[in-house]
Amino acid sequence: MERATRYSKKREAILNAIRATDIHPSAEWVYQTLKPTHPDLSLGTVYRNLSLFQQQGIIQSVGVVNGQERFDGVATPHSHFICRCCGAVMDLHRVKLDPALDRSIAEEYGLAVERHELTFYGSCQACMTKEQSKMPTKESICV
Amino acid sequence: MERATRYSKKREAILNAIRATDIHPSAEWVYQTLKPTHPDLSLGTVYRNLSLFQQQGIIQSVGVVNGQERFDGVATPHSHFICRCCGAVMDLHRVKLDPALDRSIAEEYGLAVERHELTFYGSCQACMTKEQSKMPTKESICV
DNA sequence: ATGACTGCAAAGACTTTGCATCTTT
DNA sequence: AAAGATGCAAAGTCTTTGCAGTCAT
Repeated sequence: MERATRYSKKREAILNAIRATDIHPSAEWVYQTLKPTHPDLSLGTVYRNLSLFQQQGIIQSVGVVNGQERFDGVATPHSHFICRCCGAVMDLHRVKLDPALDRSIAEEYGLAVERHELTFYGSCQACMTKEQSKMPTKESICV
Repeated sequence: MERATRYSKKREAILNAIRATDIHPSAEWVYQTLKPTHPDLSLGTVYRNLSLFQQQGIIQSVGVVNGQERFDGVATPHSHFICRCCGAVMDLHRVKLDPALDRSIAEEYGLAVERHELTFYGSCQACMTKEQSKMPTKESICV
């Protein structure tokens, strides 16, 4: 029993918003971004559609950063960098993932492996310079 | 200004609990596990100490699985497998991570890379067999 | 018309935090 | 005694959900 999916202006706008950016937005960001053009948009609708898109496999979750789930409009496998300072998420398209790795792990461990993810953590350039010019008064938010 | 850290029976118990298991527990699991032996333990204390251990670098977060943050008592880099069906997190010690990768990414993208993580997603053995023997009445929780 | 989609607001789930009290040093 | 650590419960965040009204087919 597949549930039918109808057209919806809001849904289209939400998907476009995610695809139009590379910041790997949160639900809240999508909501705030669309609010000016869609004043009657509801946050619940954003969550419901993000969830739907994920099920359809047309977007993917990058994980939870600082308490908020972040999404990627590009569903094909690629690596990410996450800044522990400002929470920025960026694509590392030049880092290739080996699709064959899934199969070899599956065989080695007896698991059903669907996909894998390679994520790097550190400080982005903006936060690096920010750190240097900062006087050491308070402890930084960066770990 | 470093803040001093004193000994505490609860803290010790919490760290031991994490180190004694390989299930990559959540705060709630630690709390429930220690409750019998430490009836006056508070969930807040568990959270506070997990946070402290992370800052000290003696445990690491494996990320948020089904809404709960999961921790790893082993802080040295290694790969993980996460079951999308039951949420199980397991170590893949045989999958080696290349420490040199951090530096090469740092140079290539101009970032300060501290570490990276390789995570596989799929179904664990228990969930695989569970799926097969299940009649297709209700949709499965597994995606 | 029917079934999907949405807004709204309430409810849920997880985590953080303020404050008085108890511990460690 | 001083500074940490904890219990308790309230508050905070983010996300999910029930329901009545709206929209697409």
